Amino acid sequence: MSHTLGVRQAKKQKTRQALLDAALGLLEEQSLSSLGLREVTRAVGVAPTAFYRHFQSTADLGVALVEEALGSLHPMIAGTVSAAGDGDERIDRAVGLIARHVREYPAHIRFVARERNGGVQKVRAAIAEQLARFTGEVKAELAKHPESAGWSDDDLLMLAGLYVDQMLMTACNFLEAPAEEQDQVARVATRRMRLISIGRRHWPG
Amino acid sequence: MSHTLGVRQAKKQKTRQALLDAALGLLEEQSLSSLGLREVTRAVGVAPTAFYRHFQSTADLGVALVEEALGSLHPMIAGTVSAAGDGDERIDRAVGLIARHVREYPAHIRFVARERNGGVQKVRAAIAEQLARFTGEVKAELAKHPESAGWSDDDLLMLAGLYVDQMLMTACNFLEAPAEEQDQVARVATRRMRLISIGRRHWPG
DNA sequence: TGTACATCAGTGAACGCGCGTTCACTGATGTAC
DNA sequence: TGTACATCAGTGAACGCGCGTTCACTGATGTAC
Repeated sequence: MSHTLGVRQAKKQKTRQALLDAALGLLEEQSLSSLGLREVTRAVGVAPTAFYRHFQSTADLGVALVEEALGSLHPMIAGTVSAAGDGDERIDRAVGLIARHVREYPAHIRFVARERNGGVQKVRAAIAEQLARFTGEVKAELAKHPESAGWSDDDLLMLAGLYVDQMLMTACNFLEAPAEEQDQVARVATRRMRLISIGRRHWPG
Repeated sequence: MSHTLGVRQAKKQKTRQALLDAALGLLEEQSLSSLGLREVTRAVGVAPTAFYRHFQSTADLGVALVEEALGSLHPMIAGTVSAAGDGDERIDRAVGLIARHVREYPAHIRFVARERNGGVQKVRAAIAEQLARFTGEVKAELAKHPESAGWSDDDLLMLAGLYVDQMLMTACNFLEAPAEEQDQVARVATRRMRLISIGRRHWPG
């Protein structure tokens, strides 16, 4: 049986992941710019100095969290856009996927929503870069639809951005709403998407 | 000559405003949950303890900033929606108004965008409340348009929310874009609004 | 108007505390022979 | 396989620093007569 990582490397990865998980938990109730290195190590149960074996600073840890969080978002967005079927059916499915993702990774969504406009420049930049990548992929997916015949690249990118922003905002609304209002959020999100989809069908007016 | 405020009250107001202004300045580069009381008083040039004569905490100051920031946003949104003229003309005018507002109150916009999902619960709640109020007003304005004939209250509210979110996002994009890309932002925002407006015209499909 | 007392915005010293960072260290894991 | 040395993830003490908050205070402004 072959293994790619030595025991030492494996242990290090484990500690690193524990730091990321602890930080994500702490970030449910505060923002990255006020997250202390000692808070994180205390939550994990290691010495404060151990932190430096993995990250230069909490901002650096934040950037790593961006990779993790948007990595999990990726399949969701892809699934949302490429979902087969008629328009309205596709929209229902997309909203359902978003709701499920929020239930599965609430902390990831909260982190991205919070730090997208947060106080840490490097993290903002990392999120913007990842979202731009997503928007590009959504655009490529939209281009395959028959409804996109005759659309310019610019217009497709505009539409893709509108969808991505809408998804993130919907995810955020699911997150903030109490259990009994989840349906309400889903219904409003569905109608927003439907209106956009109607606009798309009649574009450019 | 009559005056409503004594000298003492007037001076107190002045200090309070100085604290708010200094905080807003400091918040361009960090978020509220990491803003220190001493930072603010140092920037104003008063003793740290003077802070307590005006606010219980920085979170409390944040809530006061919400009132100020969204107070300035109010006329912008009203102007944006009620702008007279044909659809496309109205959209151009709305985007222009947003661009102007961002140039005039960049720190207000940044603050609202950042703290809308920020780490301070009381401030998030204050922003949500104000934005809900705005959405209600936009809805009332939309209801006056002839295009809204036959629309249900729920659908009008959905559309109003879409517009408000779009305005805030556009403002945020203006803020982040360098001078030479402002036009690009304006063009994308215009097309997004146009697409939504087309969807509105053909609603419910 | 003048006087005597009350109010209260802002002061400045002091406090205990947790922060980020440094440093020399330990001991388990990895490597070379 | 066994031995001798190198690596390096995590330790723990120590540091200087700025934080939020307390307290008794000062002196300009307000009020009552």
